[in-house]
Amino acid sequence: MPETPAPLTTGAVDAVLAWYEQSARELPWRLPEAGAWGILVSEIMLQQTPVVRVLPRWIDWMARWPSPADLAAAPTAEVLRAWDRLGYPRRALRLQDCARAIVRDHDGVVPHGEDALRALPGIGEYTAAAVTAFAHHDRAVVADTNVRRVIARAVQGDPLPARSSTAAERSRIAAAVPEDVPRSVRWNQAVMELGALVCTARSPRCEQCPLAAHSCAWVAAGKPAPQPGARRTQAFAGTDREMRGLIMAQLREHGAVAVTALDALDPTDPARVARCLASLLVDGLAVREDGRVRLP
DNA sequence: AACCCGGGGAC
DNA sequence: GTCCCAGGGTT
Repeated sequence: MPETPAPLTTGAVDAVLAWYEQSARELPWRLPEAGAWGILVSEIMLQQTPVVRVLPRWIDWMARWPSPADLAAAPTAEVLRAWDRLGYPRRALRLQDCARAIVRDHDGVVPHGEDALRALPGIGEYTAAAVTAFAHHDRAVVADTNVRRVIARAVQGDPLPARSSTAAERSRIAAAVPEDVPRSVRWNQAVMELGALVCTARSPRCEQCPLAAHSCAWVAAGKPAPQPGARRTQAFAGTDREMRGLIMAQLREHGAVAVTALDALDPTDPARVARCLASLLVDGLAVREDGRVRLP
């Protein structure tokens, strides 16, 4: 049995909550009028996409499709155009599928409970917990990349969280969430914000950190640097992911294009273009008809 | 657990 | 060029 690090003290939690009251960003999906659906939409858009890029897309999106029923009834081609360049456009398809499932199975209302949420397309462990905490104000263990980093540093003393989560990490994150429900909701929001604004991946602002006066295991350990190359980001240039994005950009701009015209996207490798087009058709992000390709 | 899935901006 | 971003789904 490995030794369990000391959990955060009540004083440390209080300090983070006080910091949040003073430092939280004013984001539109944090306003009461955003509603559970607006919060759910924001969480899907924010999967692997920074806040500043989501903001304008979310505002337009919610003005256009304020309810699950509105999005469920929208033409998918319009949904993909509105998604614009947020990336991973399969998220847009899943979000519309999610809206349709909510209409079909939940009377058009975002369901309560992490199990019911996780059953919806595009909603995994993190998003189910986030909607539960931020939309329904129930206790949940929210573990996004920000929370994982704060806990890895403050509790474990590691410079960055591991690539994939472990049961032990889950346990540490859960142990930090207060039992009191309203307090747990604020903690989840606050620790996420702390990771986003202060305890950042690179160049953390430790002088602004509310935990500095309490305890941070990483600072106590002398702020060891992460192992170089330990993260290993995915390549992008020359990959299928890049080509799929180029094809989708063509479809968003022109609506439909000749299949033969797509070869111009990479004249040196027609096989790559064909492979990526095929995968987009399989994913339902594009439709082929009469030698042309268009949005679904 | 490892891999695939966009795109952009900071360094 | 590298790394990061309120992850999810598939194998």
